[in-house]
Amino acid sequence: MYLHDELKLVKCFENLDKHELNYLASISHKRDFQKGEILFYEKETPKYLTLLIAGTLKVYKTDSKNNEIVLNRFRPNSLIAEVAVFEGMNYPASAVFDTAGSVVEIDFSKFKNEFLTNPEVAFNFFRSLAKKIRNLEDVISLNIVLDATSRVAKYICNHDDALNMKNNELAKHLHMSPETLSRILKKFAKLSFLEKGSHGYELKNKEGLTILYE
Amino acid sequence: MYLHDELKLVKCFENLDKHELNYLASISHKRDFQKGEILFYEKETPKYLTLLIAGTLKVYKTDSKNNEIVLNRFRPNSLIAEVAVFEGMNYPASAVFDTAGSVVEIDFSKFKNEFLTNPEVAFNFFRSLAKKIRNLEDVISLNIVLDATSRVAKYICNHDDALNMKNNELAKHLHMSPETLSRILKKFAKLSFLEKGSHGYELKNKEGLTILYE
DNA sequence: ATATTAAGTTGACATATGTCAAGAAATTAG
DNA sequence: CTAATTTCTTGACATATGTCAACTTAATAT
Repeated sequence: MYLHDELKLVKCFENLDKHELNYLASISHKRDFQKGEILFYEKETPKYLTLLIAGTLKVYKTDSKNNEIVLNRFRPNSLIAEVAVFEGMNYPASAVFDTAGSVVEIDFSKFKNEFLTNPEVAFNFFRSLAKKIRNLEDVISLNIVLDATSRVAKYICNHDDALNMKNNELAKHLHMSPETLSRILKKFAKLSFLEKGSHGYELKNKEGLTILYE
Repeated sequence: MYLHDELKLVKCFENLDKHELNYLASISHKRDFQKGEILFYEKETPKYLTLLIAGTLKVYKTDSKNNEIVLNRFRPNSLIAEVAVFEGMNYPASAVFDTAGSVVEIDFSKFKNEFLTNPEVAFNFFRSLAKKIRNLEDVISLNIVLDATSRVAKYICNHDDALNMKNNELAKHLHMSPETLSRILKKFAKLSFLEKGSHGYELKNKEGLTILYE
């Protein structure tokens, strides 16, 4: 598929006309990545505005004990770290592909002149920024405001896939050790909020869990 | 002072012409607050786009143990919680005046139609959102990524006023107990990074402190 | 089906930080 | 300057969560 056709599929650009899309394609190039490849490291300087068009990208920081703190997992059609590009700062976190994927890298200064003055595009840019703010606020709520038990409760209630994940994976998402998670899940089972089925736990009483974090 | 004159002083609106300012003033009203008064509580629904024009506003969340987590301290000429207004969501945190102050409340839907299509204003709106994202990232770095010691070190290096604050206040900023802070400062004095003067500690070796959090 | 490997669980213990209480130091008031 | 009040410091202890190691269970391969 041609780059301008791929760009057309991106929500942010759906209202651009053919001419604009061609121009956008002319200041962009596509790059493909394998699972596990790094898109950028914290503190590097962004060279382009980056748009994820395929795969899942994990953005994370590493704490003093080498634990990963996942700030975001991006799905396709997301702008990545646009604040850093916009403000001319370095990447505040690192990004790695969770699956194989692709990005489009766009020459930002040209993009800014040509497209950010377009209210449609600007509006979508707002939406993208707003979404990130909400996400960061969630990260803060989850990791600072709540203790481990409430954190697990909230995550299970808000993510249908939580109980299908491997315990290990879920613990990473929740930024706690697998042992702690295991103990909390056991406690929830004892309280009949969960029940241990043949393939992991099943949700039995969402109400009960909700009370724990509200 | 008339409202449109006050609005003119706001960076975001400095390039609006007289006519536009008058219109903006017509869809706005000013409200004054005493120190300690609440501007809004978490989970309330925003009614207006809010612009702080005087005083200091503290935005905070409360954790399960009733500790305050300060997300932001706004100075004049800041848009407040514009994401919540923009996205039609409830306030994600509470806001209280640290000093006496004033805000201008703007009818958002009219503002959006009339001004957000103006590239100048939109650009400043971006800047405001970008600044908030950076701030939230800092909150995360400070509170999740770093341990107490690194947190104190970083805060002292990045905030010249840190050592002039009351220990109590500083501890709140750093989201730790005054006792823990006291112990860490003592440790820094022992390492000769700080020295205890007649009025609290003085910074002696910034380099040394920097190493602790980088 | 059995062997092998990976994942989850459990208990014992370690660690960081919070909590409480008493006393010391500093600030403010009289 | 002394008394009163507030803030700071210190030690003892509490608590949440992490770490390690042994064991159990589940998944996968032969």
